[in-house]
Amino acid sequence: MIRDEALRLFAEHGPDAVSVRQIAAAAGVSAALVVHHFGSKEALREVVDHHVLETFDAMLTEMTGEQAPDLYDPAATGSLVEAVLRHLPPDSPMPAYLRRMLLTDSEAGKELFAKIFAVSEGMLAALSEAGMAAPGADPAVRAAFLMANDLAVLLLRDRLTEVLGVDPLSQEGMARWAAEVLAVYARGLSPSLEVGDAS
Amino acid sequence: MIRDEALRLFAEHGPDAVSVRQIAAAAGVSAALVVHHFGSKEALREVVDHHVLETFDAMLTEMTGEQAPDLYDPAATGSLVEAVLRHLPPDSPMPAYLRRMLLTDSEAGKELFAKIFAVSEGMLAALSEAGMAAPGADPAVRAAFLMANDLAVLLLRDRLTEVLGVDPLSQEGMARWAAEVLAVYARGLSPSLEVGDAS
DNA sequence: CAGAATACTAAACGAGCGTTCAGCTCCTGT
DNA sequence: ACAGGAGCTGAACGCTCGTTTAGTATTCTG
Repeated sequence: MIRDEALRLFAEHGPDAVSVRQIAAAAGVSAALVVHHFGSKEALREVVDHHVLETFDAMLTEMTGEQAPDLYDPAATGSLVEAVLRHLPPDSPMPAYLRRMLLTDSEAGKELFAKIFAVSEGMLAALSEAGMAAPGADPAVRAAFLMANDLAVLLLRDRLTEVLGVDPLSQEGMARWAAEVLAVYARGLSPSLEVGDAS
Repeated sequence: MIRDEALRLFAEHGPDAVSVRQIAAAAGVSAALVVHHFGSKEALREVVDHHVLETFDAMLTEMTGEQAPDLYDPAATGSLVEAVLRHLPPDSPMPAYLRRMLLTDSEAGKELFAKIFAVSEGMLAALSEAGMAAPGADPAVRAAFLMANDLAVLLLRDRLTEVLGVDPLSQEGMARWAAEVLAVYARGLSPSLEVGDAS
C-alpha cells in the first residue's frame, strides 16, 4: 500500500525529507501513480495524517476501559504513551509519526494534542474522584504537566536511550522509568516519608 | 552578521527549510558570499551549532552559582529551562534553536543533551546531599525524569499554549506551571498531606 | 603608488524536486 | 468482439536548490 509506505518513510525521515519518488519506489510503483492517486504530495500527507489520527482514536476508545484508574499498577502506569505502545507491534511507525505530529505545527498535530490533553484531564478528574490524587490548585496545568511528563519519554526517546543506556520505551526501560515516576507521584521528591515544611 | 541571521532562520524554520539565498538576503549579502565564507551550507550549520553550544555553556557556568539548591524558591524552580530563558532577551532565537538541537539526531544535539543530563544529575545529587530530596531507587532515571519534565515545556511550548491559553514560558505561564510542579515534587499527587499506603 | 590579497557579486551549472502529459496495458460491460 | 475507462508508466517541464566560476570593487601592504 502506497499510504503505508508513505507513513513509514514520513515517520522515519519527516515528510519534507522524503520525495514522491522514494515513496513510489518503496511501494513498487511509479512516481506518477502516487500523484495520480492522491492528487499531490501534500494531499497524501493529509491522508496519512488522517489515517494516523483515526487509528489513534480507535486505540483511545478501545483503551478507555482498560485505561481506567489503575494508575498505581506496575504494568499500567496511567501512562498513555506506554498504553499506546503496548497496543502496537514493536516495529510500528506510529509512535515516530505521532511524535512528529506533536512537534510540528499542523492542524492535525493540534487536534492530536488537544485530544491527549482531554484524556489527561479526564484521567486526573477520575483519579481525583476516586480519592487517589488531588486535582491541585490549577487542575488544567496539573493535567498538562502529567501529560507533558508522559509525552517527554516519546519525544526524547533516542536521547534518553543514549544517556541511560536503555530505551525508555523498551520493556526494561519502561519498568525502570515507571518505578521512578510512580515514586515521585506518590510521595514527591521528599527524602523521608514525612513531608517537611513546604512554605 | 551572516551567522546570526542563519541562527534566527534555522531556529524558526529548521535548517532544511531555509535556503542559502534566504540567509544571504536576510544578511544583506549575496548567496555566493555565504558559501565562500563558510565553505558550504552544512559547514555554516556546524558553525551555528558550535556557537549555540558555546553560548549555552557560558550561560551554564554562569548559572551554576545562582542555580545552587534553591529548588523551592518561587522564582527559581530548579528549572534549567526557566533559568536559561531568564538570561535571554524575549525575542532570542536561542530557545527555539536549542529545542531543535534536542529533537534532532545530530552530534551537537547529543552533546547538548548529555550536558543537560549531567546538570540534572548534579542538581539531584546536591539536593539529596542537602536533605531536600531523595535520589530514589534509580538516581539516573530520576534525574532523567526531572530533566525530561523540565524540557517538555520547551519542546511542547506552542502546543501547551494552545490548550492552556497561556504560554508556559511567559511570566504568568511559568508561575502557574512552577506552582504545580513544585506541589507534585513536594507531596506527590496525593490528595491529603498524609502519605497513604503505597504498597 | 603598485600590487596582491580580500570582500563581494552576477551568472550559470547540474541535480533533484513536485507535477504534467501522452500513451500503454488490461480488465469490464454490452 | 470490442469500445471505454481505470491503472499505470517513462519522459519531460519548470523550478529551486547548493555550489562553482569568472570577474569586479575595495582594502591592506610594501
